[in-house]
Amino acid sequence: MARTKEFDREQALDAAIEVFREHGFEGTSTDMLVRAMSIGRQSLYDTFGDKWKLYSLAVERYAAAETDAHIAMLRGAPRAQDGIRAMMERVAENASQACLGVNSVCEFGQSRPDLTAIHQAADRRLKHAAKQRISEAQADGDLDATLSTEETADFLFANVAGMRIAARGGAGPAELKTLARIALRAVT
Amino acid sequence: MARTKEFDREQALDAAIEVFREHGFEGTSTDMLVRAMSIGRQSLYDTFGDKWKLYSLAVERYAAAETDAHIAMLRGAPRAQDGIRAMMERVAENASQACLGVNSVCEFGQSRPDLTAIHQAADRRLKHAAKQRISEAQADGDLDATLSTEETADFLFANVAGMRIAARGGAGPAELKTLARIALRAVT
DNA sequence: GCATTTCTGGAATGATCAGTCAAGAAAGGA
DNA sequence: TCCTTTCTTGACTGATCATTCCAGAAATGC
Repeated sequence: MARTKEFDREQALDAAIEVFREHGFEGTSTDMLVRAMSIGRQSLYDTFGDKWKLYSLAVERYAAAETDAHIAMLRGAPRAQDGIRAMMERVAENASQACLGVNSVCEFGQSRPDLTAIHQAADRRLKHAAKQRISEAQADGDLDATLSTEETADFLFANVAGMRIAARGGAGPAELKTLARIALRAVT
Repeated sequence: MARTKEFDREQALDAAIEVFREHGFEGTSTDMLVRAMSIGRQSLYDTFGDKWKLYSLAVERYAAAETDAHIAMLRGAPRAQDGIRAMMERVAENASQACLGVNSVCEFGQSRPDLTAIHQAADRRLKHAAKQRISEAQADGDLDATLSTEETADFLFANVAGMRIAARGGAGPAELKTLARIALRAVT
């Protein structure tokens, strides 16, 4: 069996993610995709099925990578509170590019069960890691223990989304850092 | 001059708003619009120009109405802190329907200057009213005076957006109320 | 009843869309 | 060198898109 040319599937998917996060699903045409991915149209359909399957895959991959990055920040400091702060500050620094997760929720709400499942899976995994670290920080006396870990996690994630919308609306890094700081104050 | 049939322009615009806030600009077709607005296709083009002009007008009208509603809550209580809480709680109660402002920012970012101008105008007006009430609440000793009124207002608005994304992602009223409560704690 | 105006509804236009097809170029295995 | 496989390219198909055109219905003023 002759293994030949074979474009880089993951690299193409990353290019698709970049287009989708900027223009959304409806705002992206297959022409935009094949151009950005640097592959032929037929290769796109052979490899990914159709536009919706490619989008789902893009959201799934993005969600997994973003969840990994959040968790890496959470666990990247010895002191739990520092990990939590690092997670929020990373969002402030990276918010100049649109978030595919927020965009996807905003564009489709709860109308596509397969998409909802992807979001929920990523959310569950991130929340699990966050609750551990929050609980730890509460035990350290760094976070308010009168809030449940669930409430604290939900609040921080809502603020991540809020910061990203603020950034999409024009807020700069300084303003975003202030938002992160005040959000952390709320749970301290 | 014979004034005749004349459909209700504002009622039609409200119907368009309802479609746009659920499906976004790209996800809405002119057929969906004429059906929802209960007017002929030609009337739509005669009255509103084209799809983009109608969308801009819808966003503008929605932003004005939403800003009015926020300000009414802010000013609806004798005690400033109660007004601020009422604003946040109203968001928690009404978040089952998508917000056209959040959707519009999310879909287009800063790529359409005319849209950006609409958002900024509404934001400026709301922030002006909010800062007054925040300042008052700080003087009452109900809000933390070490935060600037600007920072506090920005934080509350980011949390409004965050709550709306959370709702779009499936969060129920109870969870939203908790988010509002913790957000208020942050600035207290 | 008649004229005027506005709205409706359907048909048409041309663009763009997602997705398919077919021919050939590129590349590695034998 | 030849075969097999994969990728590219461009043309093609319907469908749908926004928008325009047009003929006629509805409603009001006179």
